[in-house]
Amino acid sequence: MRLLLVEDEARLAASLVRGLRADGVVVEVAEDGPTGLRLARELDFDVIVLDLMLPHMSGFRVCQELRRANVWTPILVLTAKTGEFDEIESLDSGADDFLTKPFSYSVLLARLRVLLRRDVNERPVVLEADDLRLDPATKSCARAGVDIALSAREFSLLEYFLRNANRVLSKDEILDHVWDPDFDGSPNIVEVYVGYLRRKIDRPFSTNSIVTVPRSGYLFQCGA
Amino acid sequence: MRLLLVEDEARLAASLVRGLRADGVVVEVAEDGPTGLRLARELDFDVIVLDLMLPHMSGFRVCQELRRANVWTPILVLTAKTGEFDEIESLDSGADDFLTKPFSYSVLLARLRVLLRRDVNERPVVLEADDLRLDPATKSCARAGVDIALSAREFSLLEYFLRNANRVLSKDEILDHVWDPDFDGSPNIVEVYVGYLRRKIDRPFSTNSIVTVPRSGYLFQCGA
DNA sequence: CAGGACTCTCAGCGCCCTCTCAGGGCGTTG
DNA sequence: CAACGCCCTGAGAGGGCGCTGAGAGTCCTG
Repeated sequence: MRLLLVEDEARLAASLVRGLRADGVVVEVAEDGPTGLRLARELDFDVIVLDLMLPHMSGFRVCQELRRANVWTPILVLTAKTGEFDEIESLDSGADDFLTKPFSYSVLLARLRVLLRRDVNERPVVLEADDLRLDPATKSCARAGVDIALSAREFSLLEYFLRNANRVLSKDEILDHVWDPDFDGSPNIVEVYVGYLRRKIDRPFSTNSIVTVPRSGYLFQCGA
Repeated sequence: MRLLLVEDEARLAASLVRGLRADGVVVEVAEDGPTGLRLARELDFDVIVLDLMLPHMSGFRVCQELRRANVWTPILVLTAKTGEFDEIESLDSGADDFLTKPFSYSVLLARLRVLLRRDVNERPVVLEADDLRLDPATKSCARAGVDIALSAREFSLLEYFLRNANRVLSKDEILDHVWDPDFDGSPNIVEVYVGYLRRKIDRPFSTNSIVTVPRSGYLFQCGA
């Protein structure tokens, strides 16, 4: 773990560095605001510990400047003041947490653990098949970079195809998964909607993703 | 924003609920550990405020059980004790932050803002989407530098949209997060307020941030 | 007490989505 | 070759769904 400590009090800094290094943390120290800002922008840290009272430039400023420069490294602010005003202001200026001096080393460590625990949820569950993209989160669809407007039913159907690509799906199967369970119309509706889809995602691009398998159903093919 | 408050002291709970609701937060209250645990597991909250001293089950246990059950909602622990031991133990048992009683309401709010910002991919304090800016701390809103006056409800709704940008939100989902839990009107209210927002943040600027996704809900889109 | 801001309800309207239906093409089967 | 089954598609009905204006109720403020 790489940590940047921005702290001008030599004694405190030295003792923190000793403790952190003993715990296997890679520590860099900056002794004033501008230096801290520069290091934070130029190097890649996992977390920043920032004192509020600094020579030349306050911790507030450093914090704000960093966020403004689009640096989102977690910041833990240290403050000797006890007023809640500072507290609120640090948090609102972009800090992730703060600690009031004096504090114990173990508390600092526990806080750092929390800050580092954020495993940012990877999300993009985008369905892709060749040049076709389907995003369930935004209900959007595009082929070869061209946006395609789909109705709700069309989207559900295409989503089902993509999730079962390269597999023959019978009309009844499709009916079960894409239409309401209590739908009692004829399977012809599937043919109708397959037709709609082909007109939107195949014909304009001269592709042939949705293949009819006579007497069996349909097949969405990709990755050929 | 949906918040779960687990607190058995009625006076404190009531005053927090009043304050939070006035700020547009949707609050549910649990008065003991097991109830809190159950609600937290069954419902979808944005943040949990948890007292340590609780009937039937301590805050520690609640916290641990939740994390064990794979519920990662941010948790802010309230504690009356002053020893740092509790502090470390809460943080290590899965809490994201803690606050020692007595505390001021504004500090609580600031901490909550931090937790929420963290939850949704490390967001700055001010919510931004293209040229739209929303500041939860001051309840102010501006597009392209022009200030826009929003009512409390409109603000909550827009804030929810911004925190879930580029994702389709169903009307029920919106109802759950922006309106009180005991609201039992029809989802039409969402359409009405979306209409209000569009008149204020889209029409005057010829933009189209809030998109209707028929039969699915609404989508706030930005950064396209 | 009047006026205004805000929240919510309700009903009307219009669009487009969904689904039905029937006719035609095509391959298969007798 | 005729008959049949299977698939495709255009036309069109109906209704669900979303949007909006009007207005009632409430609270706050001057």
